[in-house]
Amino acid sequence: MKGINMIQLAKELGLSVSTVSKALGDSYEISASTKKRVLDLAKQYNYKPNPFASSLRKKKSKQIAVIIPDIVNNFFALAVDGIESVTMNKHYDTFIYLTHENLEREKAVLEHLESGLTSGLIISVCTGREGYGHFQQFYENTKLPIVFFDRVPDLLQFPKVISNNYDSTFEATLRLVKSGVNRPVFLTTEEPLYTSIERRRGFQAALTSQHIPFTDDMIIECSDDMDKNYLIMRKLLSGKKRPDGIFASIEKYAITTYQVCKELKINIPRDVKIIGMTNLRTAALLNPSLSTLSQPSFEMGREAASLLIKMIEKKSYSAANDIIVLNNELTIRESV
Amino acid sequence: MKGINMIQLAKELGLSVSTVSKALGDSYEISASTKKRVLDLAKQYNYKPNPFASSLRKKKSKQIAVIIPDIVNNFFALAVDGIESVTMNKHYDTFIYLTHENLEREKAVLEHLESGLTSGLIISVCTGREGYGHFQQFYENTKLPIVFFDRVPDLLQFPKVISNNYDSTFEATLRLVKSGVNRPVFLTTEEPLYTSIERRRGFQAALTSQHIPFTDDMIIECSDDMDKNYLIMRKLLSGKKRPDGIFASIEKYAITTYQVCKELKINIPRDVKIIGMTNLRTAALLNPSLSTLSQPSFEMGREAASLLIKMIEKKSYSAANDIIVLNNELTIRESV
DNA sequence: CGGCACACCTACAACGTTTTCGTAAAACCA
DNA sequence: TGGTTTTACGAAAACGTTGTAGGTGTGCCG
Repeated sequence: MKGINMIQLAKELGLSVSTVSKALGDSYEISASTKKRVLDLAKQYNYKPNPFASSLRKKKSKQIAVIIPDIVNNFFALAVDGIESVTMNKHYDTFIYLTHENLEREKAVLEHLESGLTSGLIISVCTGREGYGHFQQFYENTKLPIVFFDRVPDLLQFPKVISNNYDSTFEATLRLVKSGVNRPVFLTTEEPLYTSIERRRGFQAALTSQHIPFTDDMIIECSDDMDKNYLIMRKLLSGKKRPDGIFASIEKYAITTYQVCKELKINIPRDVKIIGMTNLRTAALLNPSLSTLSQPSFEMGREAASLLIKMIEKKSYSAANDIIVLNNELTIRESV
Repeated sequence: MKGINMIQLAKELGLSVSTVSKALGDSYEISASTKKRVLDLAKQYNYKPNPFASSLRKKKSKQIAVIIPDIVNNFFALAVDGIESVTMNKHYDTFIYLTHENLEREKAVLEHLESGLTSGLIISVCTGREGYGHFQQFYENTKLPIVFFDRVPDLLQFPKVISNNYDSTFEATLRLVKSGVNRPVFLTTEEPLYTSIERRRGFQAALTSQHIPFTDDMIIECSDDMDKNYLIMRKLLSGKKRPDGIFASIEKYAITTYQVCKELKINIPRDVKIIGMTNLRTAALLNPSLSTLSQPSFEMGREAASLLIKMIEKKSYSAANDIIVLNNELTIRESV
């Protein structure tokens, strides 16, 4: 932190500090000629206003926080890409925090942000059985705008950006059944997320619509630990009552499934048909190519960020009950 | 930004603001009993120090910036993961900026950060013909510590974290040749990056060591635009003097290659053998499984962040000439 | 010519910390 | 006991902005 400040600029220009401040802020109180003088000198000295002084005085910052479970996941990476595309445009700075599905970490980040470091939050929650009290607590304490996306809590007071999980999972499941699947399973997270519950409902409804009886053992709870998942999948696919269709509601579950099938020499799609919820660019190149239900990740990030900034900038704008729903895209490839 | 501040705490405790500040800072000037009183009340009121006031006064912040070309790329996503793992640990906040291989954007970010918003930068440069004057300029103006990783400029004054590009590319190319390749090509970026040049040197040296004459047309310059790349690859693989070996020095080039081979019904590895530099988790599941030269991305991120924080915190610590080199890993699969 | 609006600019007090310097009382020492 | 050191605290000045309240001079109008 070197550089020149307003005081020095003012001195050199023979003006007061407030005049310089207003000139830089393009205030109507300042004459065009003075503005030009100020701007010119500021440029000449490569003057940059101190963001800390500014935020302190104005009691707000142009900074937002993004809290997500994982960045090594095409969905979240694309979402961050979308978020950054709008924050960049609106001249906001973007903090990133990764929770790695660790509730304690999520709470710690929230606690940290109670300092008022940022003017708003974009969150995709991590799995965890404890409910969402910490979000409400945070909001109580700070009144800062929050937008949830994809993995959203079932709290009415916050706006959300999601995709049509129910409908698209219904459609995907239907497709599995119509292609001959009788004993499908649904791979989901250990802890119930609102998102996964919607998908699960879609799965279940599709079965019912096709008169396939739904049983609880069709729901397979996977973990965040790839090794554990491996064992779970291996057990599932080694069993005698092996499923003949799999809907993987999380990107990495689909990958593990492929690995296990390859090892156990289970033929896809003959022995088992698979659809994965993923945004992997390599889905079409897998062996066999993976049918996907992909989310409009980039757009979801973009929508979330746009909404958040709207909330930050228009005090009046109450987006409390806003729920933006975007459409997933089903792409059937060789795996079905 | 609501919450309580030091002044109110001090008032309630019947102490001065400075005493409270020192107590919270665990200063030796304050008695144990007073410290306890202060800490207790601070906790009770959920007091959080205002980071802007603090940064303003101290003239430094616990914030760093990460500037990378792309986040939808397993390498960079993993690197960010590694970076975040250490910034989290050291209680730093991490800004993220994506340049999308756009030099203007890179310059704009740097210019923006001249405000002193962050205490240090971690950068992987974007391609561009203009050289690295903007980094030097930034450093001149701010004197802020910068660590480059992976895509590093050839500027001596900055520390870098890279992987053994020369050696590992040498090894990979050797492997291609030993498995029967006679006319290999090397897919690289349009603009010469230090990193790609190293890889290219390794490629060339390996050929020479095997008495295969190197010709300029073995170097294929790809773009950041996937559509353009597609055309380039299509042309390359449709030609009569089609290469029988490909080393893709960027993740997405390998993917495009697979797509084109699939379309042109070119058999991998019979017609053409491929090794890609990538950290894709799905490499083993591609059809056929892709041989990879993968970088220790997470570790590179971790090393870069550790080094940066060391530079920030120890004023004396001059890491100017530090170059940390980590090892890439060659994994041969069906594509060779 | 008095009154008033208006354009333009300045002084100064915030914003919430940290840090330097000062000092009263307690503790120590010869 | 008188002096010095140590301990524990406080007053006040930063840090660099922004916004409010005020002030001055000019032009305009009746």
